[in-house]
Amino acid sequence: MSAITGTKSSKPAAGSSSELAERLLIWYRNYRRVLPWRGTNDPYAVWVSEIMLQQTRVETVIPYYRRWMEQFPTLQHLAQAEEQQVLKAWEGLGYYSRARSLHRAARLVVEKYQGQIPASTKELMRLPGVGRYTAAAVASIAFGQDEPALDGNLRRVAARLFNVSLPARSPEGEAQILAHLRAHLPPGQAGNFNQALMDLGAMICTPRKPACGDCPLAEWCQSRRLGVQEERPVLTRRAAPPLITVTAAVIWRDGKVLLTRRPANGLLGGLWEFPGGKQEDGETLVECLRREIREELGVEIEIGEPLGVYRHAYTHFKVTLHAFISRLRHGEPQPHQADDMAWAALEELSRFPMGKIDRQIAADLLKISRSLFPAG
DNA sequence: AAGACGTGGTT
DNA sequence: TAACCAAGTCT
Repeated sequence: MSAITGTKSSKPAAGSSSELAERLLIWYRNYRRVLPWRGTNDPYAVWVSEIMLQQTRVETVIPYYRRWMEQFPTLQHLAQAEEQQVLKAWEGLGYYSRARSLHRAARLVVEKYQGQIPASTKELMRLPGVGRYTAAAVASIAFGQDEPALDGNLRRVAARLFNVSLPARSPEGEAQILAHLRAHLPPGQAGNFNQALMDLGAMICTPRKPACGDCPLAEWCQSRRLGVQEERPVLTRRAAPPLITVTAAVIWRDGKVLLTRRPANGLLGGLWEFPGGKQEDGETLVECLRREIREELGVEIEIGEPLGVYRHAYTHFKVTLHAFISRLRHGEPQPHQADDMAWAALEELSRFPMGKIDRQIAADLLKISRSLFPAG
């Protein structure tokens, strides 16, 4: 068969590792990336790294991972931490439900599993924030279980290697890819196999212009043989994100500013922000802000100088935020539509976990205050 | 099942 | 620039 097609057989003998897998593991021994979470099998460390790495670049994760393991070196440390502390450590990483879930899961493992992280994918998947990929990664890397992981890298590499023409993110495409991976999984080496494919995807089999000339698996690659490697994986397009306009108020009183805490679930859940909200049709910015503050806090405000205009792109929409310096006119604010509320001095702002835009507003306030009062 | 859910880098 | 994407999960 290989003589006819020009590629090697993709079918390994049952129960043994394929030639492809052996070649991949040799490449991995020689070229694997040195990363802070490698070189340990500590299930907690592996777990933390896998959660942080979800939809997030390795270079972004590294400093967060180091700080995290310093601050929460064990499962017990994490379980005992306050949620605000956990969110603060996560600030800037995005997808904040990951931090909240990890924290909840740590408490659950301490209370219900005697502090022992489960080893099977089935049990791992019961933990909040642990899905199919993470369960397979932890089970294979930390516990040596024969589980194929399927992430963005593996999806792309496998779609090319086995020339999968179904949409790679569809249930059918993923099932096909997983079947191929499972067929090549070297028994007892799944952790290395999974990580090798991730490294290959990151360094060789990249999204654009894959370096096929340097690929240890080139002779097995079916899409390369057909010259369609750049058309794999088959992707589906997404709709353009809507644009929304929002306002926010920096409400001053006695040298402090008012912060509210976002509801636990949803966008930026549990993070603090300067109160405000989305502009509705036919509404001016000032009308919008007055209404939002009335609804959220039950008070009337006097809107002063604009502080700045902030633009930010989230995954599924883009926002332009107009921030205004404001003061209270009537009433004492209550967190009607927020989980909590706090008056914070400028020096305290850094303690509150915030998303990107609100952190930028806070930074601008500090900057302005320092220029007005250089002595402090 | 399709859309919500952050941020930063690249093209 | 706008679009795409990077070690996914949840509803």
